[in-house]
Amino acid sequence: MLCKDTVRGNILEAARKRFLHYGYAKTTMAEIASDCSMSPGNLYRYFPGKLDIAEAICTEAGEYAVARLREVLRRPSRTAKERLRDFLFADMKLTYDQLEYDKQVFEMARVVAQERPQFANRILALNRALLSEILAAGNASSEFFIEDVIFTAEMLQSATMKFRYPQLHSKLPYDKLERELDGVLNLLLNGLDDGGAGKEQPAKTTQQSPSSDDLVTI
Amino acid sequence: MLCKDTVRGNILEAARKRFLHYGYAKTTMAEIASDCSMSPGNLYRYFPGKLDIAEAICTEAGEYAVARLREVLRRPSRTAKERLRDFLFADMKLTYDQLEYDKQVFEMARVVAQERPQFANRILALNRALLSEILAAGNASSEFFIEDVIFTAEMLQSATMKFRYPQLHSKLPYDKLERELDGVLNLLLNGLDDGGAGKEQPAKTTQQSPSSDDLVTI
DNA sequence: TGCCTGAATGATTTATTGAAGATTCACTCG
DNA sequence: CGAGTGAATCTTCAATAAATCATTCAGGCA
Repeated sequence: MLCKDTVRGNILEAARKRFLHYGYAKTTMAEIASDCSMSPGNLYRYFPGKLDIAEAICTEAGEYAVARLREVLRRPSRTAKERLRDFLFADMKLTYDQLEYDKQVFEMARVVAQERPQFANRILALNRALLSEILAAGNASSEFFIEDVIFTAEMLQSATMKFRYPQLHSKLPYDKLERELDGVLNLLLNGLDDGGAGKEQPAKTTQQSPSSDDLVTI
Repeated sequence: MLCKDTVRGNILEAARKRFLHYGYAKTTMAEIASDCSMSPGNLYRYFPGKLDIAEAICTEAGEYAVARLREVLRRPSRTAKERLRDFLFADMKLTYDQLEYDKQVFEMARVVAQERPQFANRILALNRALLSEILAAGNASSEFFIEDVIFTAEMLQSATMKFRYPQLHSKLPYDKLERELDGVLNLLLNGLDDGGAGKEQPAKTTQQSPSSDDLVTI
């Protein structure tokens, strides 16, 4: 959160309130300006445009989320695998809740991601850095023997992309998403040789849901 | 391909030509009917509506693709892992080319998938059956020890969803997609213990592309 | 009776246009 | 000057009208 003292921070705060309450499209620059007791024109001294305000807000939110995830990393976890698992589940829950929470957040995220493709990439990169940390720690403790940590983090991210912005990819309810992430993770961690969807993992293995009705509805 | 002798097959053939040439939206029922030398009304004796014609065409195409993939399964491959790899790469290439080929195919697929969510699921299920076959064969040859083949196939499909309808998920060029599928597969096959993105796999490991600029643009 | 027609109907798409809103800029104030 | 204004402009949105098209159905023809 940027401080409310600066003009810029003030604008962001006013805009966030409006965007979250009324939605991005339904908020006008005039309203934001009015909330800040200034004229519309003056907003442009601080931001190139409306979209940039939204992007700044989303970036803040993204960095906040990464900070929250970093806490998960600090939790004393037994193994690197478990840490990885905790991390990915936390990540999924964080974004799922965030986007499910209300439609306005979803709208803003969608618009920004659409109009500013690089934005999503920046957030993904932050996230990937955390993944790399976990892998490196696993290497250090001799649990993993990963040559290219960066590359492997990319691949993990790729395979779990579905679970990162769940609402963008499918219409699965949260419990099915959990089941799927669990299964995919077992595969990623142990490989097929090891019996596939893990027999050793007593952790989250909630393998009830009979069959997947995966909807690709975009 | 259904035969051109039947009225139904005739309609499908005419519609396919129009849809592929002018696009789904730009094709009218009157035009299809005219191509078949019949009245618009008569089309409805053979199909409930326009969308059903498109769905039938897409189903045919999907079944054809699965048939092509089944050929890959018959190819004498050394190991089950290699067969799995061949299968997934072939699948990605098939759909990528198909959708890249021209915008009209893409439009039709998108409309049908959108309006008939169950359609995509049926195709996915066909595909998953092939995956299960591969896994079962791997079990039979003692290369795998997978308890729940069905479930594991689901998870494999889930982790590789990105590569199944690549254009729907990202804007990556084909070579980047190949690199990513390669990396993800190594992880899925061998797990993290094994050194992550595989050192033993001499096959396709083309690990040049410096870094991923993954665009989530939906 | 079974296959088909084509005008009638109603839904959807496209064009048009007026209003609303994003952005700019010449100017003011301290 | 540097921060800010607010009317002017130019773009985008929304509402309406017009046209097109999917679908239906009362009938025709063999």
